[in-house]
Amino acid sequence: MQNSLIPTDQSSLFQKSDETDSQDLGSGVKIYADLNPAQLDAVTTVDGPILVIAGAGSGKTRTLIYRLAYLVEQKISPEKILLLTFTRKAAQEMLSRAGYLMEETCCRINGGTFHSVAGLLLRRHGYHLGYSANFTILDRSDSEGIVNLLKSSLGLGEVGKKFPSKRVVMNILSGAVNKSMAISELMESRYSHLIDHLDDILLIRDHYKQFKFEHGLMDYDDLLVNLKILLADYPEVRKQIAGLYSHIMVDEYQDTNLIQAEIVALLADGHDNVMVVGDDAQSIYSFRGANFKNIMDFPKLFPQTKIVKLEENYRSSQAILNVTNEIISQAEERYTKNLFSRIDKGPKPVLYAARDEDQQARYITGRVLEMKRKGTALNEIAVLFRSSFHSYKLELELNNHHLPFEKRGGLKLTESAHMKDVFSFMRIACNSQDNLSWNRVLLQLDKVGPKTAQKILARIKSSDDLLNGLKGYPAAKSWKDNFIRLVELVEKLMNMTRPLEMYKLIIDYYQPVFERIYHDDYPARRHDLDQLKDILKGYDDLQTFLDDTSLDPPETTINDGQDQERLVLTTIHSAKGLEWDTVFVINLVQGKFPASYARWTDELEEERRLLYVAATRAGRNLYFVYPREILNKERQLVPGTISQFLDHVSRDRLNRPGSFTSFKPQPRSAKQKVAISLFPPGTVVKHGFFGKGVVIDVAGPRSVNVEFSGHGLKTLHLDYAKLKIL
DNA sequence: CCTTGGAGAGTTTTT
DNA sequence: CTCTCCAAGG
Repeated sequence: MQNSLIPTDQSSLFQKSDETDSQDLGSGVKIYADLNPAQLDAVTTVDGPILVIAGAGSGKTRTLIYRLAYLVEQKISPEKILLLTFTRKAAQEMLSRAGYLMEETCCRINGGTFHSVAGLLLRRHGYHLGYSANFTILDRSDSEGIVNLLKSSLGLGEVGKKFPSKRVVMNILSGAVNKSMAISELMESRYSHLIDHLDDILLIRDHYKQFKFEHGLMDYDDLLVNLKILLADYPEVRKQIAGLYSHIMVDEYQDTNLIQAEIVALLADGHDNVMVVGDDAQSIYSFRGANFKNIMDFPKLFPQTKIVKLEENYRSSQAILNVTNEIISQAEERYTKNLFSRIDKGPKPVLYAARDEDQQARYITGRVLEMKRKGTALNEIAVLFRSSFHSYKLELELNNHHLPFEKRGGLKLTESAHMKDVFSFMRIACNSQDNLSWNRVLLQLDKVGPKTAQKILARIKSSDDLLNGLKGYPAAKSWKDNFIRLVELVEKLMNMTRPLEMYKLIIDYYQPVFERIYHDDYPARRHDLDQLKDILKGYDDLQTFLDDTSLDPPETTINDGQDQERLVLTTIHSAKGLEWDTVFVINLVQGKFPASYARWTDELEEERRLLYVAATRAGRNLYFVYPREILNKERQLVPGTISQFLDHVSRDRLNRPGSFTSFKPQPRSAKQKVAISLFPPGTVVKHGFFGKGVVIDVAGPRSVNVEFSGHGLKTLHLDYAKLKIL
């Protein structure tokens, strides 16, 4: 790909490659030919710490892949190489691409996310910390579930008492861990309005820890924290684990947090052969404790660090880079580079002001249809947004035009209640002490509620022989039969190994429960269960399956179209590291992007970097789109303000189609025409929020001014406001 | 003690 | 849409 983009004036490199036939890799690839001098320098530095500052589109992935190949070429055994990436997908992708260079050897390279690698290591060595090998990995909603249980058992959630929601509590607990801060410190700086609850939150924190430990559970943060403790406090274990790897490579280093940086340093203990790659301008995970200063501190951690900068961009046209450079140049703290490109100038990025969100969706759909007609493949196009729900209207519009799309980011398949139900049985089969899952399946029993479940859980915790203990439980007549069926199911599952067979057994039991609990919408949910069955076919081992569902959950959208080309709709976070020929960034309006909750300077700075990441995904065509009118909380149409990050970009760098002149009003249907004549001045109407009011006059073709008693004069858009004529 | 249903509120981004 | 709260009935 990038090969064809390398300008011919790099011919000196080609010559160099001809002279050095020792660089010929197994499959005949000459690495010098494909790399620029900086990339080559990074690739061929085998030993010692090295920091690669890689600007967007500068061939970072390529450099990593070639270095993997180079290391193997230098007779470093592949199983001693560890590749830490940000997502599982990225690791798989890199290893498979490296596979083109060196055939099967790449399969033996160890690769994965920090969390997945930590999970594997802790299954083997966690017993030093008192964990058995079958601990369960909790996802976010599991953690929140435990917090909820604790909240009620500690009497903190009682009616009338105000207490932060489970969500906020977890944000605080997890935030403190990931930012390596004390809870009190974090609360003083970011949650000062909740500071009165500090003691209670500390209490929950202690019980939460205890609960997880007693029941063999680890949340995402525990995976990192426990691995760090293991490496830092158990020298003999550190020696053993660090000895597994002779060379470590870390991708997206700007998105690591302090614990992860410490883990890297501890893993490299004894050899310091670490390469980290990242770009401070693309740090977008500080909400999770990532600190882009990590990248600047790396040379302090490893004093001998060699620094390589990749500044030539092979992805985007110069017209796009002119804009992205300007966006990032406004950043308060900036350590690196102006990217340049030798690709031809290309068309100027477009800034389009849509009338409102509906028209924004129509505009994008129209452009996509047009490009498709001209022969552009749909998978060359992506639509990016700040939050997953921002694409809602666009999804409807695309469906109307039968344009196939794939949505990334947002809700995961495994997060729905019915899926968690099924996982609970499997988790119990793996780890019978998992009381969170027990609680879930017990509550499914008719006539069993929180109190009864708690009593049974106490029995589970205290009995040595779990199954017989349960069988002897004095169950009430009304639910005894179902309870016995549940215990028998668990007993059978515990003696099984094949996930697919377990699934069948579970569904036999769960089906009637499922239809009872979700009686109003179970047909819609059944589809997910069928999908789960297909996913399970790919697994021989239940533990692996459960780990994957927690650490790398499948997206909600289904892959039923197989190889069909589709448009990609994605959050910017999920678009990290990817590229498309054409990129639309939508909803670039104050309050949505930057989001309204970005209040502190550092949060706004991160929003800016997000826009930078989004815009640098584009190769040739870049569209910034925003609605001129948006809905506020009261579902009223109010004027929107263009995103502050774009407002400062020089006008002549953007192409602004005259949104007022080129905007073609939608042909109004007969029904809509009638609607306006339904509200002559003087009409008494009722609004869902404002109550009773009187129409003063017609404000526009689809809007009216209404005077409400108590709320004053409001302009209401008839497409949004639901007005009842009284 | 449990269930049910209705009303009301709060929704970032990811491992 | 999904969680939470509340009240009433079993």
